[in-house]
Amino acid sequence: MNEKEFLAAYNKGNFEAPLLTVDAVLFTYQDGQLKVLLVERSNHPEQGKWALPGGFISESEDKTLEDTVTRKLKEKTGVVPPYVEQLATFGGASRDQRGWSVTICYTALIAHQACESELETISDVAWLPIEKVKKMNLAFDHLKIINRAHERLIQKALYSIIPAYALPKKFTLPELQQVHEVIIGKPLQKKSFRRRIEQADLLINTGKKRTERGRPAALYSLRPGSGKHTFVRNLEQ
Amino acid sequence: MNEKEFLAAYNKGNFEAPLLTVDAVLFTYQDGQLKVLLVERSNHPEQGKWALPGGFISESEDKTLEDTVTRKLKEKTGVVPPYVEQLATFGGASRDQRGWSVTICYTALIAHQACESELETISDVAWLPIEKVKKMNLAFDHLKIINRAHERLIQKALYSIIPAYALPKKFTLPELQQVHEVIIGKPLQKKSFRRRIEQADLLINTGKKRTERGRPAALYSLRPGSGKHTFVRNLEQ
DNA sequence: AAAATAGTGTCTCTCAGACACTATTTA
DNA sequence: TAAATAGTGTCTGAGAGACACTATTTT
Repeated sequence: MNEKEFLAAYNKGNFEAPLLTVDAVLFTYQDGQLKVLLVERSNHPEQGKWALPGGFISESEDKTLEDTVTRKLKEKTGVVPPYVEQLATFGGASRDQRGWSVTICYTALIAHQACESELETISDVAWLPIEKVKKMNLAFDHLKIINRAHERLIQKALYSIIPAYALPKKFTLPELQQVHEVIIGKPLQKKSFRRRIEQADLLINTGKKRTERGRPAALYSLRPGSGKHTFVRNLEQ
Repeated sequence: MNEKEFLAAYNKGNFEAPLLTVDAVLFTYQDGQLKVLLVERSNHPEQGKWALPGGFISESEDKTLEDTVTRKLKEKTGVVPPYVEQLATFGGASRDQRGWSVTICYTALIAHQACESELETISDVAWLPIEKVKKMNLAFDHLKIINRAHERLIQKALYSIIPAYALPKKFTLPELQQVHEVIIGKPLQKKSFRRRIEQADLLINTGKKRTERGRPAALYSLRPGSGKHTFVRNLEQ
């Protein structure tokens, strides 16, 4: 049999295969808290429990795995998050009652303002503070996945400005420091924080300022395109 | 319909699903080179091309994804590598001619001595130097996967002693430094290398020495169980 | 003694931590 | 002017880079 004949005779459906889904841990920063987007399951199994947004790959709509995540997140938030990165894949015989299952998980960040209007119209979707989520009884192994995503986000907050994607396009350095502090769970030295950002040249000073109370703060944005988000050295853990 | 009825009626096979495999990039250090284990494909598609070791999840034999990787690697090398870590999952509509496909990839390290006898008896398996592999025409997107694994291994060599798993249980510091240098692709300062290992307290001096030429070198082993493999600061890139 | 290899002493430099200080706004 | 917040100056200490030095083995 040559390759052409082989492919003509091949049928994927002939083989048993684990249940395969794609899920996302979408973070944002709101009201001084790190929040996660959760969806209340409307179907069996685990009906009524809160779960990560996600679903099945659509062989017709999706060309890549990223297409699946962004399609699913757009369904729930109305927009595609500016930062999406693969976290890990979780699989096993017992994580879903339907049998052997695998979920390819992504971490994503977005400014809550970017999807506020959409969220208000969907009743089974909510931003929940991560501290509260950690005490909840979520569907499947989704709490474990969220914990892994949080651990990795903490690491990123220690060596990169990736957390800036949880804020609107323009933000102040004190705001960004707050996001880092909330993610890491402890205060940071203002001077160290600003020094590394200045030296790494990762942000653009837009020249504008924002005044709320006290001295106005300069508004910055991420340097576009460069793809560089990391500092040469970690902050202490 | 309640959950019990739902599960009784549920049949995974009713849904289209991408082809799902698990593959591994298994590295070792041999003859001053970083090498990768490759397998010559005996079946369509991509028959005759070299590919990563891997295969399908067995719902009966495997309880976890790690079970699948280690089972597949044991088939090829006769042993289970001491270091196995998930790398990333690659998927898409066009990476396999059979249709939408997904592969969950792992990085693993092993001492070549640990699997030497087995390898000689299997003709379609070989350790190939990574520099040579990077110029080969491998099956599917396996070259891209190997490149990603190598990039990540370089990072690990800069901030951890994970590369020690590519050596036998006991090794000398000059040997370990050579492995790091080969992975990173540039020489390291002997003093810096030794100082960080001493300060991080990641190795145990076995008290034994190995003499080949010149002054005998102390033999070290990885501190067992601790799970800690990282330094507080990166080496320069 | 010479060659070969293992291992150390020590100076410099960069960058994070700490914390007091100055600057600019509103009330 | 006081309160509030933004932003800076500067000292200390940890640890990497560089490189010359010493130590221990075989031939």
